[in-house]
Amino acid sequence: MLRTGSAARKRAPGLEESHLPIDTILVGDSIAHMNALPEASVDLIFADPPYNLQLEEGLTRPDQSKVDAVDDEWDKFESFAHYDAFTRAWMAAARRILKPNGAIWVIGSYHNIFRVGAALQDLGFWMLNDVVWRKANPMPNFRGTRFTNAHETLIWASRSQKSRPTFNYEALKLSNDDTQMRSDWLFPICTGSERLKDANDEKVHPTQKPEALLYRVLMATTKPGDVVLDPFFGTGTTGAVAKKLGRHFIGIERENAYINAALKRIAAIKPHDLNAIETTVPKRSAPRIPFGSLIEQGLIAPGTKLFDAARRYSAVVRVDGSLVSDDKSGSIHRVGALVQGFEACNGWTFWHYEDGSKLAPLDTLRERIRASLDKLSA
Amino acid sequence: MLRTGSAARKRAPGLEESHLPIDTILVGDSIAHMNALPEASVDLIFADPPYNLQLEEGLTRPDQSKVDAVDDEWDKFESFAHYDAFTRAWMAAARRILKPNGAIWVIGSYHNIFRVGAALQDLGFWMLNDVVWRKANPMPNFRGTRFTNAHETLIWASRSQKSRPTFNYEALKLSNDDTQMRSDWLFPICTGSERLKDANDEKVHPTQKPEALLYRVLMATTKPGDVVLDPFFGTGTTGAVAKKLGRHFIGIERENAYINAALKRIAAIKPHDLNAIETTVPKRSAPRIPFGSLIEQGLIAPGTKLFDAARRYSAVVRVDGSLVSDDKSGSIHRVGALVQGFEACNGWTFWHYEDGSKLAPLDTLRERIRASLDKLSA
DNA sequence: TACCTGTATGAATCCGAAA
DNA sequence: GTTTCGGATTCATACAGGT
Repeated sequence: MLRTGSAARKRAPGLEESHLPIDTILVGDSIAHMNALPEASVDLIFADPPYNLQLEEGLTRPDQSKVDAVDDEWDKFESFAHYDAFTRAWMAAARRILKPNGAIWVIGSYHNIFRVGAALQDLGFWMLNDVVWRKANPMPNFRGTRFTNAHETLIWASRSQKSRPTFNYEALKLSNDDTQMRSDWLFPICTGSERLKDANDEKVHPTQKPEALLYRVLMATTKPGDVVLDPFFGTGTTGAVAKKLGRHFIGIERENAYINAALKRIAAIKPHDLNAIETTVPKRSAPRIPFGSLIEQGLIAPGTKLFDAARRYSAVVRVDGSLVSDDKSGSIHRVGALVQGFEACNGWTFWHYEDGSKLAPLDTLRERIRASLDKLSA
Repeated sequence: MLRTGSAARKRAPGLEESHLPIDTILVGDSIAHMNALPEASVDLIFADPPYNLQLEEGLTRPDQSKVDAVDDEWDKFESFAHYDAFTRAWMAAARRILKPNGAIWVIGSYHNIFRVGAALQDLGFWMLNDVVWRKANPMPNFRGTRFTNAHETLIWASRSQKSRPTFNYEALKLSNDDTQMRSDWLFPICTGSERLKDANDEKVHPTQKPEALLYRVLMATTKPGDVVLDPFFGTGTTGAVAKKLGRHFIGIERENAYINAALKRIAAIKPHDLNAIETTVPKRSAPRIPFGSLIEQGLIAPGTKLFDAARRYSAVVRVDGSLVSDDKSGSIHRVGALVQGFEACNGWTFWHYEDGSKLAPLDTLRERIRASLDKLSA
């Protein structure tokens, strides 16, 4: 029988050695609470620790609106050394309470994930995979100075090299069109009705994770009835998904605003019928192939001359994937539009390359890349 | 004039302070060769260091004793410590030879990338992005115990926080169907005719990187004529792509088999045509046109009334090129910001003049001046 | 209803040339 | 070196309100 009642709040860490504070949120410091739990008692730990973002000044969008940055006190650290000490302290506590075959997930960004990963290795955890959460809709880079920061990294590690952690390989493969689940996952960020809002219609937590992400983590690496501990519980995504999936959770959180939101949220969750527990299948969409890939992959050489079907217009390809036609330059679409005096143009079908004596649209090369990708991944 | 001759081999690290061993492969130890190069002389470093924590030749204890084969945890820490020492040693040497605005790329997998990233931060490099190379055709996980290891991680970091590294934002954007390039890149692994084979038809190097990956790295973060150093040159993918793109390379490699393959490979490369190597110029580097010139050249008359696109705000042009709106006055940018209550504003795109019955942004007049300047200089 | 348009917003280490 | 200030810079969604 599974117990997945609604979450309760516990103030005192006191508990009998044989009992875990199942399906509750412990209020206060993560390390103190973990130290009070019995050794080797937890199946999985999911941790979303502070990222130690080091933001300088305020950031505005091109329309001059202000970006609501993560400026909370809990994300401020004096130095890398302080962050490392914090990291190693909570990880050591986490490792003690993990069962011998237990495992841990930690999520982070480039600000902290390298320190997190090195600490895991140093403490004796055994790395199983790093997993990339590709964001379908990330915030763009507003100043045009870097690549769009479009992913976060998760590390999955077992308690030790000798651990035999849970991995539901078959279930994942079934849910993934009968191909092995890869280490790159695509999910949208948490928005819309899933995002918890307060009475002022403002987000309760600055970094709420999408349930789909936790769904895959728990589906992949826990069994029904397992105990999942989240030492940085926030608004309780881990607890919500655990309850849905018939897993037990233990949350630890300091901020009352987050705890209150989490309690209400989890109480409203109705566990899935266990027979119905299936992974949502994100349908693979045809990969977008930008024109630059054709050059990078050697299908079009820089310097190649392109024509429209009637050879009325021509343009030359440059190394960076831009076209030049007289004084006009830009993307294949932009230059196609400019030479015709149109607002827009599909460069893939407009521009042609010389294939022997005939002209062939660029689109045939794009199709070739798509076909090879399909063949390779099949 | 760009020099992109074929690669030569140099045995002796000796060189005059003012000369770099451009477009050559230095034979021997990376750290020794880098230490022999002049300080602040290299624009970019691309490093694909050894991943495996199994101790290699050269990874011995300071007393030159060999570390035993690894099995227990104590030894593991020992080997991590050696890998860290090796990593920090080559990185410190790399940092010294980087120009102040120089940058570094390092590629790795979960075995080493977390240690690499932490070392970069500790040595004062400033992280710009972590980038994920998603492999279109990764090796499957044969035992079904983990997620398919379908990506590798690259870190892009500048020499220091103050550095202003090269980033060809516009070129990347237009080659990517006019949207920002993201931090997740999709490429096939290096196979087929690109993969170097020896006389026995066996691969020359176990981890040869695809040229497409280097193509994007160099297109994104170097300028034509830049010097790119690769301290773990292998079979010379970095050099091959650098030569194609009109960049200079310096390779360092110990293994003769790799060097011979790289020399032959690079000699066969034909650089792209110089015109094709030119990349799109960012708007930032276009000649600055002060608003006053529009008045001087009679394109805007003093007393002209300007509006925002929605005609919510208006202002009048004065003879000195300032604007007045009620009690506010100043540059087109300043007044644009003031009337909207913003910190900043681009007056060129915000303010419009009446062109017949329609409104047109001031920017169209600036474009007209720029076009006439181009014609004069052509 | 369906469609269109405008607005809001998300873990962000987000400017650079000229003076 | 520092300071000033011109002016460049965004993508995918969700939702509200109007046609």
